Amino acid sequence: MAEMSKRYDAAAAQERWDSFWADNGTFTAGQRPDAETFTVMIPPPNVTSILHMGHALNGTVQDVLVRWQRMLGKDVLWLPGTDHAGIATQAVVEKKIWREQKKTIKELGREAFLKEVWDWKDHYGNAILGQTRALGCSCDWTRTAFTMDENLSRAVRVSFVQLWEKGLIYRGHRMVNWDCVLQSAIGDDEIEEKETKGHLWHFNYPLEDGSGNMTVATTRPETMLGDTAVAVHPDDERYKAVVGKNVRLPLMDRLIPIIADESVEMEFGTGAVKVTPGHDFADNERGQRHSLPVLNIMNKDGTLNEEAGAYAGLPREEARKKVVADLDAQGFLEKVEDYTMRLPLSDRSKSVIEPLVSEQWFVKMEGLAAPAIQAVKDGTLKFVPERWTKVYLDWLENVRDWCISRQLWWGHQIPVWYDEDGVPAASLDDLEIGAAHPKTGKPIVRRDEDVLDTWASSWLWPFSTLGWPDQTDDLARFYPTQFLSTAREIIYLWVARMVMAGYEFLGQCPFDTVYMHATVLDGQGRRMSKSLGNGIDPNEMIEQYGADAVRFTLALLTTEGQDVKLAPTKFELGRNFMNKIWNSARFVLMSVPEGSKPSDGNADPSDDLADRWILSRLNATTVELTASLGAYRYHDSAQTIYAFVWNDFCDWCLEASKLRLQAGDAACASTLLHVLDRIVHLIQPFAPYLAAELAEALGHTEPIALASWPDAGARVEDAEADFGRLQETISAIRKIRNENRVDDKTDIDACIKTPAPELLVAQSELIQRLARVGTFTATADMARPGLCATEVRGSDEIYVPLEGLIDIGEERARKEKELEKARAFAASIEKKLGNENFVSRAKPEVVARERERLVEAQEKIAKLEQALADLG
RNA sequence: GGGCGGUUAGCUCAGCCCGGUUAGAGCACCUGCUUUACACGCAGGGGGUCACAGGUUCGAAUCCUGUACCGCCCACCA
Repeated sequence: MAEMSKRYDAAAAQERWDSFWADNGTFTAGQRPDAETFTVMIPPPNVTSILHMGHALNGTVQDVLVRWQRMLGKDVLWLPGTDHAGIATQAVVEKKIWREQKKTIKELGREAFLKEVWDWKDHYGNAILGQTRALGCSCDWTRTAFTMDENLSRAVRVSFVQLWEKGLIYRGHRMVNWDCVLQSAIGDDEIEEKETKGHLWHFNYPLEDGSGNMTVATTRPETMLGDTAVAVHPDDERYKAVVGKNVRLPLMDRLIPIIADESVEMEFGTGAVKVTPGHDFADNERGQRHSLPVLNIMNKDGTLNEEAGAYAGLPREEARKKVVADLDAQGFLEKVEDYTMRLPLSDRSKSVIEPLVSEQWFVKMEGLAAPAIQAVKDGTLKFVPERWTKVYLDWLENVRDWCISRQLWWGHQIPVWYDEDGVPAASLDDLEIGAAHPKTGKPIVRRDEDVLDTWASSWLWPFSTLGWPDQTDDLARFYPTQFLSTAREIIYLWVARMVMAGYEFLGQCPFDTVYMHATVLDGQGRRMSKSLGNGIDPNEMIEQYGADAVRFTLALLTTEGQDVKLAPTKFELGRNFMNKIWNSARFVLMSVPEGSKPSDGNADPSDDLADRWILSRLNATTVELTASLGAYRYHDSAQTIYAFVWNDFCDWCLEASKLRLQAGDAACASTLLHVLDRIVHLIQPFAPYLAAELAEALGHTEPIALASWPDAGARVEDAEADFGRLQETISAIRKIRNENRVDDKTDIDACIKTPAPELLVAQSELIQRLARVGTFTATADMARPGLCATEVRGSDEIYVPLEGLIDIGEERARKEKELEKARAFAASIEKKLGNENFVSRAKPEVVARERERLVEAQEKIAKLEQALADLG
């Protein structure tokens, strides 16, 4: 084989294997027609920009699982793709056009604008898929999807028409979040709330009968122009007498009623609230309960309309000033307080959201929610970690109708046409202008200009990507999927809706398990954002540390907690580990005799202690790793393999092998090859590039990614116990050398007084090598050989003669400290055992164990006391 | 206002569900090391009254109650 370099060259490995996998279609699904399937749909990233670290983490979470399942023999489909992200993408492209051409999109025109967006989509969509590949994600690239692909668009249209025909889609005047800059309704998810210092104005509305005033408080004075009532709490003694009376609305000179409604907080402000059903969500609901008229005083661009009388035409900010000034001038202003409130801002345009009643399309949700609720209740759908189930249920159980129309250009245009009377019809095929309306027969005059909310395509993702509405082979074979990993922010927006769509259109839950991955934060625990400039670019990290290192590090940091705090230097851990594995392989491959073959492991066990021990540890590791992967415990999985490779294999097994390899021990070579081969299998889900390189070096001709996950044999208890004793002995001798600052060039000897010398005598060569001692002896009646340092390990006493090398004072101090600890420990056990309740109530095996430990501790104390006495 | 998470070594975090070795890891720190795989390394070491207060228990980092602080989510205090 070619000589391996001293360092793992991640970049070279990535380049080789990325194209190898692509060229060979290694991850194309359907190659195991007789096997069980395992399907994962990637949460399609928005084509707004390139991927961030959260995507890299999610990619790792999915790929580790997917690669493991593939090794378990499944026919795996991991389907990649991207989302057109309607409003978000339109907003970024709109900004770009303004920046570069100083044109609004209206000036540019719909067609030219859409061409710009498609260009943007091509660029970022490709970048995203490229990044996903660069991370090593084993997606089926032949099935890559985009939410506005022709077949996915058809799925959207079919789903719309089906819901329409069931009567689940309706057009309504409903209150929506209105973005006055984008001039579109926007979803709840497209809003961010910002703490803002404002004012709370108190106004006096005079009672019609002249008997006094109702004082109301508001943060938005201009809306008073649209007031249609004043509300108080029905139990509020202060106002019981006035409920039912009217007040005269200042400035507008209208009479409006005083109503009683339980939604009013008596303690807040004056306990009386002005009701503006046209411009406030809460007031809108109050208005509905009391059949109040809805007055809309605002145009779509945020200026006031003719309903605002004298204020018509003013932008809302100016109207506010003028209303306050006029009320003040006319003596209606009671007082102004400073007030901090949460102002809703549009994510995209940063303008203040205006609750506005407008005509929109809605989907009735209640019926759709029922099976989605049932799915978690009967265990069809599981959340990991489980606590997110509650979040999901809380939303579904209080679900509101879904406003699905958006006044945008980028997206799926609503498939609704109107006749000359404005009667709508939904249609699978485009209707020509002038064609007959399918219901009324009158000529079609226009198509609805709006597009659908972006989630109206993503909620179909688990099956539209497989060809639905056609009954394709892929759909039959790969739906439903098994696993979804996503961010908790979109439990409602996406996860819940996918479940609803799955039941509605296919009668099946779209996935078994929803895994909520951690949120990636910066080193200080802040969210990564462009404005803070604290993002860590996964591309840069891959370039600097390698994809395997990035993946392994992310897997290790992925615990079930809420967040992952990440600093770039964390990836050193992964890089160092990859390099460690690489070098361990390099050592094995350069050290084993030509023509060595791996052993059969458990089937053909070597009788050497080190071999039996490492096999036992390998088996234990395989069992643990398999269990933690099955439980989606990424941290544990990564930790398990890290500890095995580094501590067991490298620190002990390889070091112990050096002696035997020099002696040309064939069993040793075979064992090392076997263990290394297993490590390559076990690390493959985490570090696919490294695994591919090493598998090749080990002579595999088939891709390791398609190999079988190893079966674990049994543990070998006696080998673990015996080798453990050797490790203790060797560490003890090393400790003596280090503590007494005896350099490596100075020879030391070691002798051990032990009731069971056989093992140590048999392994004395190994002890000599690893502990760097010259003469080594072990007998049952060993006498302390003059002035020496002592370590106690169980029943063994380890003596290292240090005449002339030892600082007796320091050694005494160390032993005294140790003795003190041992005495304290023994005392604590004695106390426990002296407790009648403990002895009678604790489990017998716990009590027995404590008795043993006490004997051990007392033995240790005696030995330490003797050692101290012998130090003189 | 409601809900959820967190508080363990200087730092970042495991462990807690299912109570029982003298609470672990990585980084950082200290000592020593061109040991022929790896300094992205090796050997050894120091460092924690497990946020606080109660309770349950023979026994609590682990279970229960409360408090404080940090973070997230939901909600119609205008």
